[in-house]
Amino acid sequence: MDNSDVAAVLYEIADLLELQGVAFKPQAYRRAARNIEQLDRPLSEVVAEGKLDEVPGVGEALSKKVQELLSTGELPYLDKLRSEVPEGLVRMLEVPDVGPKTAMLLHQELGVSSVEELKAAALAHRLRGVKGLGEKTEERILQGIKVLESKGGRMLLGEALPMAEEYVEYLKSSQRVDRISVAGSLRRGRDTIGDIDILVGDDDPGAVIDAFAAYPAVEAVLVKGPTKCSVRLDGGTQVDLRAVETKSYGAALQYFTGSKEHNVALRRIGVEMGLKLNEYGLFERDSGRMVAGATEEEVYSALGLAYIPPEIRENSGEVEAARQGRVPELVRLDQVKGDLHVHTDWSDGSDPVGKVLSEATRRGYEYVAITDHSQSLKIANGLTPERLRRQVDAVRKAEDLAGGVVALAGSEVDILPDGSLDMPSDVLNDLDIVIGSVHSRFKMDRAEMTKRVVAAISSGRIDVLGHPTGRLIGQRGPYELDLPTVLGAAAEHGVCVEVNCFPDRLDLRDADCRAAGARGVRVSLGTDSHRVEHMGFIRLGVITARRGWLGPGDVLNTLGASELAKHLRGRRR
DNA sequence: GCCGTTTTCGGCCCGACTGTTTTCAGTCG
Repeated sequence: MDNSDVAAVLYEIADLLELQGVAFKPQAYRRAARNIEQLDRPLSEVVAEGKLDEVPGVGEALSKKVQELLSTGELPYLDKLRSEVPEGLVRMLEVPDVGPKTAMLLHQELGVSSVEELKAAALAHRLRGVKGLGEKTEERILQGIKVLESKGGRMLLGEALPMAEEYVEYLKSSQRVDRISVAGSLRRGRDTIGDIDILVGDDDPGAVIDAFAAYPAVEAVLVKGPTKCSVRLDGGTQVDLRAVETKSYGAALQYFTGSKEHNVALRRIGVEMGLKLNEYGLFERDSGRMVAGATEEEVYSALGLAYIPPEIRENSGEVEAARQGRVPELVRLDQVKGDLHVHTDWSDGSDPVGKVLSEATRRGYEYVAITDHSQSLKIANGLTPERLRRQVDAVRKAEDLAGGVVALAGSEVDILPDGSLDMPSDVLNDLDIVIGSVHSRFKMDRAEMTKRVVAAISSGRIDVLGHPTGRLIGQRGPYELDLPTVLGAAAEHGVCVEVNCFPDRLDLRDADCRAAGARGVRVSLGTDSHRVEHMGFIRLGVITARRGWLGPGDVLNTLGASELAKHLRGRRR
């Protein structure tokens, strides 16, 4: 039972308590769950050191429950709650406009206890007979269930980001507007996004709100008032717009960027200082005088905090850091000097080497690594040793023609099930960079898989461990791997771990980046491009690294071409 | 259930919008 399993149990308890109408406890359970989720080491380790109650939000009662859960894998308290609340009711909370009160009411009045039964009841017009509910609520709930069924789940950061930027561009070009920004989890750069939030700062926002609702891709307007509008786009994505006066823009941007937990922490600080923080500004509680609000910087400063970049606003230590002026410098896109993982038409990519080099030049890169697959990945037309030798020559020639950009001849070599590499050592030694990746036998048990990966790291033949956990967001979880052990080996052998920038990978993920940074393991940003358009994914990797608190010094490809060459050559001896 | 530079008890962030109401509860972010 790992940290996320424990957190899942606590989240479920929170939902069940909420359905029962219990006040405050749900928040307490969720807070503890979140903090456990974000720990950078296994809970069992924390327990062994007797430091469980040092986790914020975990007190006496929760500490006992968590320990019981860890040692027995069971929790009678959860079983008791489950027996009191029908299973499907928790799922019903996912339906828009159905909260704990409504779910319980429907259960008691109509005997509804699942989303399916709720849908049937709504179709039979039985909801409108319940006291407090009417025709419109019934219709909204039905619509909500349909959206839930069709869309199911969250959107990738890499999908949501361009969608939101296009919306913002449309608003900017169709209406005069003082300030506008994406907010919410999208601005924080989470790897998946529930819905898109846009904030407008303008003293007369009526026209912008009308334009927002009139966006061509809008399928339905869900809510529309003088300061707020929500729409659903074709395809089911919900987009929320909020408008505030320009003088409140900074406070509102802070507020709507979140996270919720980060905001609560900030308000607590405000309360201690006799201040009130809301989306309109920071105010003296007694006099009501506005202290800050036009910019985010101003708000943080007035709370006695250093500015906190959006990506790390998760209430996982950043507020304390800001209080002590220890907010880390985070890596920026403009510091990345090249892409270290690109495929070409030699294996399963679709563009030739020359086109990749042109794109690298266009992006202002100093270098780009050509890293095609090795032969065991037959489905991807992986390269045999002979073909790889020929490709190296081709890459050198293309570099001569490219006029300036350095082409690193490399390989994404398979780490075979026994931990050996899918390419002879003498061939690897002639390359400029080697990424080792697992592409087969994902279902090994934890000990085996860890041994396999550590063997590759310890071989001295790879520079980078590619997409280290193998997850595909929304499709496949990470393979069983003892990441702390792997990071330990990487630190020992000077091997970098990749942040694969492909939208459905983002692997390492944010929290693992932080763990890597804490152990002094450098990360390597690679887009895993299979066509040159994919090279734009690099920014997703930068965002992920930032969410992992990584600075320029933690990222291999902030090195200039000559420093990088020196680093890599040093490993070749 | 947690937590403490007003508190070891009594708080727990705050506001917009909607629907079904005759003044507000529920949901959402």
